[in-house]
Amino acid sequence: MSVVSEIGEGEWALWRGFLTMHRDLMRELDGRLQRDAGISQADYSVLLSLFDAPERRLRPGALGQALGWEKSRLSHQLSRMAARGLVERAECDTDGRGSWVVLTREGKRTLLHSLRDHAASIRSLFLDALDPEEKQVLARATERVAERLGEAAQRATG
Amino acid sequence: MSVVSEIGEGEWALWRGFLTMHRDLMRELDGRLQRDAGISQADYSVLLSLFDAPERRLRPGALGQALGWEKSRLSHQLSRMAARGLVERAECDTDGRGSWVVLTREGKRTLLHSLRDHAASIRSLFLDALDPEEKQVLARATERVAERLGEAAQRATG
DNA sequence: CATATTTGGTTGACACGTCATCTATTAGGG
DNA sequence: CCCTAATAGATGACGTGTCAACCAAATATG
Repeated sequence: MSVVSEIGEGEWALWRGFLTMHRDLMRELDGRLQRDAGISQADYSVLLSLFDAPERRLRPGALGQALGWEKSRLSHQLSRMAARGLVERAECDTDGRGSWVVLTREGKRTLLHSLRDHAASIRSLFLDALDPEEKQVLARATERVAERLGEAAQRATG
Repeated sequence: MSVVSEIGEGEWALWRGFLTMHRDLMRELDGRLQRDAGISQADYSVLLSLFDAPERRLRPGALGQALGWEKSRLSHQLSRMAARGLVERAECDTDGRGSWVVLTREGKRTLLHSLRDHAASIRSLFLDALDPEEKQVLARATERVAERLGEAAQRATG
């Protein structure tokens, strides 16, 4: 792509390929989930986290932590999901400003309906495309990049 | 993450790590671009494509093709960018229903301002985190996944 | 104890992406 | 040539993500 002389042809292709692959993969996964269960990946991950939690409920803070989401994003997401009846907000006895997010019966039903299909999609489109060695390298690579990001964040904050 | 028994612990971690890495990487890149030049990655890629085109102009169709975007997304994006003065729409003489997207002086200025910084970010956060072997494996892995996606799309269409 | 700070969370504005729908033009087939 | 179909693109509605501002309860500090 010509202009960016500091990044070689191969590296540039790698970067473009990485972006494209991720985007297309997410598109496909989102599309399937939407068709099969009428939910997004975001919905799915929230439902799954709640399902795995004791009593099917979590504090927004903990949920955001688990998902790596900003609190504002989570709040919006929960509002939308609550409007669709997938989750409920409940008051928190031990902390007056806090609240609970509770999985509804409908939310549980929806999750269980999509669980196997979604996992199968992840397997067939992503995991099964990689041989064991590639998986290992990829895992290490993602870790390395994550480290870089951590360092960058550190420098920005500290 | 317990429930999904069909996906093993390690594979699940790989998947989660991949998602997290991509998300955090994009967040950081977007944030830097926004701070440095006041544009998003989407803006950036449009500007770059136009800059590399003959006469700094492209038909929306060709641009969408190059970026792998849907026409609707591109149209919205161009409207926003036009409102900010980064691009202009012009009529097309040879095809009455078509149009041109032209890079403005301001758009060019903005792109040039961000070019080196953005490339440097991609290098330091992503490319430099990977050794040559990892790059090679990653390139092949993305290719494989892309193939799967292609096959899936084929089955869906054909 | 009164006040300042931190924490948990929501809200509004705005950028972004997708889908379905729409218009205008061009191309094709009788 | 007329009518139909395909093409180029724009638009509106809606779900999503981020940032900044905000509110209220809780904690810390003088």
